[in-house]
Amino acid sequence: MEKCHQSHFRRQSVISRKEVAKLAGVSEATVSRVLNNVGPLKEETRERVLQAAAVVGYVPNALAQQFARRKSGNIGVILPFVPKVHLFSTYYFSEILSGIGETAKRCGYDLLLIFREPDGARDYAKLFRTQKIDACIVLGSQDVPEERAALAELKASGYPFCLVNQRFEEADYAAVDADHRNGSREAVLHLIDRGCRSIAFLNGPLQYSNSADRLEGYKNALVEKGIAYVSQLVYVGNYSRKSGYELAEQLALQIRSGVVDAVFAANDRMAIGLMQGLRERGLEAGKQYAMVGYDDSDGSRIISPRLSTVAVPFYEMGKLAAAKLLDGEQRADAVSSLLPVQLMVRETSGHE
Amino acid sequence: MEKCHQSHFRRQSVISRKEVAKLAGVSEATVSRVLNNVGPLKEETRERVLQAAAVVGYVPNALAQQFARRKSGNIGVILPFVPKVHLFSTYYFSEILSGIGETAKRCGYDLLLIFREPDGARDYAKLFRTQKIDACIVLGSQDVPEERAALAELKASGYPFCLVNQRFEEADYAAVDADHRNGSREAVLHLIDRGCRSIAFLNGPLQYSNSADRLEGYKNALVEKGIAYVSQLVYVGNYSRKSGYELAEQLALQIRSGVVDAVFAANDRMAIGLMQGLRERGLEAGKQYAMVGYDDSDGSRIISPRLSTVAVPFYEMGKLAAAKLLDGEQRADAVSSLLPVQLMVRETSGHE
DNA sequence: GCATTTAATGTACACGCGTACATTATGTCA
DNA sequence: TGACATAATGTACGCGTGTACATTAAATGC
Repeated sequence: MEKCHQSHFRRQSVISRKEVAKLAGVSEATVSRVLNNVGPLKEETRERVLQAAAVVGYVPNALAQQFARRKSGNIGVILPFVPKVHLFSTYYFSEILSGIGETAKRCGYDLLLIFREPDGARDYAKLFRTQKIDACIVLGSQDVPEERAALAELKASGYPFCLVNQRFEEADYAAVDADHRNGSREAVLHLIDRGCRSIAFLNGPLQYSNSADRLEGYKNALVEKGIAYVSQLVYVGNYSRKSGYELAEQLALQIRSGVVDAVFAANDRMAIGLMQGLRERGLEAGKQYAMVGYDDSDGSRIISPRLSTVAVPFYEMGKLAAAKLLDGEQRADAVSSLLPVQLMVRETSGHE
Repeated sequence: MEKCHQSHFRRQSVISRKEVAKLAGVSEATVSRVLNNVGPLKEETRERVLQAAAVVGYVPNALAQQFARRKSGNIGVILPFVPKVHLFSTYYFSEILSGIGETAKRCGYDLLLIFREPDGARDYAKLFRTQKIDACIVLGSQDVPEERAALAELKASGYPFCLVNQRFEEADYAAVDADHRNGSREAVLHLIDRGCRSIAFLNGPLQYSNSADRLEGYKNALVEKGIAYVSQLVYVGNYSRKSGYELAEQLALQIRSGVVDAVFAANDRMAIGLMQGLRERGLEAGKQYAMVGYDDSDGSRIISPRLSTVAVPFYEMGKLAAAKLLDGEQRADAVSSLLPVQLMVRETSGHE
């Protein structure tokens, strides 16, 4: 992994506020005041300066501004580096990113993309110490020791950050999450309403608070309907399609023997993989068993039969996460937010 | 759309190289030299400085560095702002982004994400004039007047930039593209090999050079095999699933009447939409007609029957685009690159 | 009309780093 | 040992902005 030359971009001869000041016949400070709209200003002066700026084509140097203000104007977005590995729904990230971008732009901030190192080195705090970012949003966070340490350091140093789709129980980090507990509950209630009585649950790894929430919702729904929770009916995949596919053999037996009549999967990818595996064994979702996924991904609408699933407002989550960091003071109620999700009933759990 | 307060992040009292210099008993310049590894240095001094830096916990201020170097160290990535509108494959973007990120990190650059304004205002050059970015990569570019103007300005001002997946014929902009001409040709040749003789082509809008390339490849394949090109067999969607779906009615008639026995679609999304529409009319891909898509998206493997398609090395394209800008001098052969694509034969065009 | 406030602008400097140039230490060769 | 090249370090300043403080112009009150 060779490093490459760093500095082959030419240094342009920019025009600074000095030129503007000279042309407008005022001091540099006045130019600065006009452009930043600060202090009392004579209207005539303002116009003269603005016109002069337009004439010479002045554009403030963002680097100098950042330096002088001791603020980068950047909000860091930390995300997992997973090329070729479709562990996460890419839909998920692009929606969240768009949401963040929307708020950031409104508040005059830029987005600095930071890919998390694969090897667990996550010195998020350094990004703040170097002043590269003023705040940050952490996507795809997991409850693992390195992550906990990194976040604890951020918190301890008072750096503003916000988690999306992950919470840490004992730590009151700012976070934006969707109500997966209720989403899962509703999904399972829906299956029960459809007449299913032994519902398997294909969950993801528990280092995602997401997964734990879903498990809880699953249990709650069962209890609510007086159905016993059976831990043998809970399977764990890794949110990939493959991990769903690989569980097909096992589940096919359960379905055939009548031990299982429905599956609730913690995301669409696993649901789809499982459906494909079961189909290869002659079992069709919506016929021999019912299925509900999670995320309302593109795939859920593409696949046949169309997958019932739970829609998550990713875009809004991104918007809200950024707003938490950028929009004024953080109110108490805004530390942690839970956005509603929506059950989408389609063919895999529809009426027979 | 209310603006929000800008500056509620506290100003930290950082420690600068001054403290390091004092502790190490050297001048600030020497500290700087050690950290930048420039000029002749006594080994003992270097160690003393590094140790002092470690003791006081010194971290260079990136904003000051950028200002002094007149370089932001950022590479801008411009992409379309399309929340909720799945016009582009999100897979496409996340792969390219990962690729860019990989190279950028290797070269010590950060990624500044810039969403293109929906309303056509695209002052890319301003990003350079303000020094926010040192180079940029343009994704999802289209051949429309505002875009041409924006790119021409970049070129005229000598700002380094690179297009991905789009070329402008008369302008020799740096670009990384996949060989869609050949990809399309091979897809169509494959269909012909499978016995198809009247192959419809569902293309995208021609303001993407992509689309034009594919059309050319389509034509070439036909000519090569002595099949007449019939312009009535070319349809135009907008790369969305919906646009494919909506063409189903029309194509169902053509297929039933024997005017069409295969469809080549310019991307998977349209192919999938079309397949779904045709299925609703009793026509199955791989049976009554053959189908080949483009992109090798997740959906192509999810859908049933599995969609034959053309795989595009998005990740590598991102890597290469960044390398063109960051890796040393741009060689002549590197102005425009064409990466190979690969036909993936699956069920929609397999043997009967 | 003068004292006093307030508006408007100018002056001066800090921000933290990179680096050109000056200076001093350390050789090297005759 | 002296002349000289080179290594190692120090000094001084620029980068372009924001802004505290000083200064001057205008407005207000009596």
